[in-house]
Amino acid sequence: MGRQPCCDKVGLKKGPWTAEEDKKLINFILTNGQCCWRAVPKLAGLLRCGKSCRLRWTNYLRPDLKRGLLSESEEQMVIDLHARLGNRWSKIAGQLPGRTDNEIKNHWNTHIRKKLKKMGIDPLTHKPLNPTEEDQKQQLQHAAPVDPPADQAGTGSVLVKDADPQKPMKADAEEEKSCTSPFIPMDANDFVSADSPAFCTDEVPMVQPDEIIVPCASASISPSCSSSSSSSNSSVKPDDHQLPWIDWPESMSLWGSLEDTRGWDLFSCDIDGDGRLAMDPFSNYQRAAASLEQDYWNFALL
DNA sequence: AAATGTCTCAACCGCACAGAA
DNA sequence: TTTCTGTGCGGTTGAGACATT
Repeated sequence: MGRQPCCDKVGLKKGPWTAEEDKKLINFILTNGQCCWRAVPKLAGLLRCGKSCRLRWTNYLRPDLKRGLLSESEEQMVIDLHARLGNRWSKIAGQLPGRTDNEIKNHWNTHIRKKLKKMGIDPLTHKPLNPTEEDQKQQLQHAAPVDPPADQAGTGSVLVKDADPQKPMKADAEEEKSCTSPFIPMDANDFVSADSPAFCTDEVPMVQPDEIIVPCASASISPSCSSSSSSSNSSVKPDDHQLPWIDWPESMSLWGSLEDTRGWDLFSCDIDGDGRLAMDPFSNYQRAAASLEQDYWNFALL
C-alpha cells in the first residue's frame, strides 16, 4: 500500500519562493496561526504543497530564527552534540535557539566537516583520522558492534553508537533520555573531546560563563544583548527563564525597529518536557494579529 | 571578460512515526 | 488491529554565487 503523496502535486509550484508567496504565507499564519499544513496552501492562496509551506516557514520565515553564520561557540556546541547524538540534526538544533535543523545540517556539511578533517578528526566518529597500524588492527578485531559509550554524563565526546546515519531513529528509553536531556556544559572541558586532542581551546576560544549574556525578557531586551548562547538547566524555575536574544535579520524586522520590543509580548515562554526553554510565538498570534497587521506591512519584503 | 570549477544553502524527496478513525 | 492522515526528520539536489584560470 503506497503512501499517498502529501498533496496533489499537479499544478503545484516548486522551487524558490517569491516575495509574494512569502507574504501570503506570513500573512496567513499571522492571522490564523499554524494549523493543518495541508490546508494552508489552499487557504492562503498558494500553489504549493503543505509540506513546502511548513518547510518555508520553519526554515526561513519563522520570526524567532537567527540568521547568519553560526558563532564559534554555537559551532563548538554543534560538534559536541554531534559527537553525542550523531546526525540527529533536529535534536542538535533543539539545543541551539533560533537555529534550524536544516541550517545546522548545511553548516555541518559545508564547514564543520571540512574543518574537522583538516584537523585530522573523522567527522563521523569524532576520532582522529589515519589511525596507526596498531589501531587499525584493533579496529578490525573489534569490528563487531560497538558498545555504547558509558559516557553519557557529559564527560567527553567519544564515538557514539548511533553515529551511523542509517541507524533507525527509534531509540530505547535510556538513549532517548540522554538525547533529549538538556545540554548542560559543566565547564569548558565539556566541549573538548577526550579523543580529539586536536580540538582544544587554543583552536576555538571558549565562551566564559560571564560572557554569555542572556537577556531578561522584560527588561534587558536590547540590541546590545547580542549573545545567542544558551544554557539550560532543568532545575531552573520558570520565572528564571529568559528569552534568548534574537538576531533579527534586516529583512525580517517583523515587529518594527529593534528598539520596539512589543513583539516580545507575543512570545510565551514555557518549559518543555526536557526542561528547556520553549518559545511559542503563536500562542498569542491570534490576539495580536490585528495589531500586527500594520507592522507586518512595514516588514521589508525584498 | 569569458569560461570553468567549486561552494553554499534553500528546497525537495521519501521514509518513519504518532495518533485518530 | 489495521488503515489513513498529518507531521517530523535526515539525505540529497540543483540553482545561484563566488573563485579561479
